Amino acid sequence: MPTTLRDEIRQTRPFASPKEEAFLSVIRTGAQLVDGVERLLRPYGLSMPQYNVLRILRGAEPAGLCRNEVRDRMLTRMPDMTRLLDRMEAAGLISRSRESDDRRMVTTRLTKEGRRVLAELDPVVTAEHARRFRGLTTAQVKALVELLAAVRGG
Amino acid sequence: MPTTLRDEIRQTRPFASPKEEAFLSVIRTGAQLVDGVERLLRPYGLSMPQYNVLRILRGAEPAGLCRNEVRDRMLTRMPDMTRLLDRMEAAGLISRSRESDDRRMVTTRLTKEGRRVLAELDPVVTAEHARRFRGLTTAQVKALVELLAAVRGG
DNA sequence: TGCCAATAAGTGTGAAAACACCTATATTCC
DNA sequence: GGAATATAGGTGTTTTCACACTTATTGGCA
Repeated sequence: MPTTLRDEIRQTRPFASPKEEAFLSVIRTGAQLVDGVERLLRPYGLSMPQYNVLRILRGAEPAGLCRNEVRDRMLTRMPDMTRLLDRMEAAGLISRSRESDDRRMVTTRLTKEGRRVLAELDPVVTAEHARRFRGLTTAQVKALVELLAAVRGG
Repeated sequence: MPTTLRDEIRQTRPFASPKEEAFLSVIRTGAQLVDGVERLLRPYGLSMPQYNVLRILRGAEPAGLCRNEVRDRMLTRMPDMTRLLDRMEAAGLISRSRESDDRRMVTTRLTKEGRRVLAELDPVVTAEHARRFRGLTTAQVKALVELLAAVRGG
């Protein structure tokens, strides 16, 4: 059952325009999706950005990626990548080594433990995706993806 | 020109499912919209949550709202409302007073300055909305709102 | 009436984010 | 070859977030 944003945020007046409503809807929905995943990640001591890093690094196996490359692939802007990776390294989820012939670069990779945690989370997160979108048909999900791409492209 | 999420985050492999892609698309688009507005707010020393509070309080004039009511209307979860309001009070944007017959409640209202800043920002933010959604027809914007409502409702 | 749960707000404390600045290595191009 | 520039990564510091805990006031009800 779709809820209107106006009800959810108890807004008494109508939105200034459909664009404003869409703007706020995207932000609120995104925040809600993040909250849902973070609730799942919490038992593992992971934040959403950390989980995002794990997934990015899995997609880049076995070569690994340098810090800036990881940063550029993040879902959200992340200006302090160094210390995010520091924490993940301290937690044993990733490893870093200066091994390239360009000695400025530090290659980041998943550790065995990072891979294990990620594998354990896969079904949980997939189920969360399914739960969130169960009210939409596949065609609707695809339409949503198209519309959001247009927003980002615009 | 709509961009695909896979290109944007340089993902080499296809998404596990349309739902996963939609999930990530909502989050990324939301973050991008927030970043855009925060860039506009920066000259005013405002964060997105602070701006959100200002708008909520304007919608509740002249009665004002208690802390929890503001919190519940926020676009994103905000567990430390007290200190967010502390900062805004220190910045002269809002006022707080314990005035209800229920002496637990503290009523929060816009100050003149808060109203002024908000009015100054209105056209800027409206232009940003227009810019972001210029690639979509009104029908598409409305369809997007509907789809997102279904995601939140599901 | 008086106890107890519920509600509103605030506090203490540590973690994380944000921003500007700094260092080391590579590349360009004269 | 070497100065200037660009790029990769890291550091210092402040602000903000997040969570658990505490205090004050109210309402319910035995």
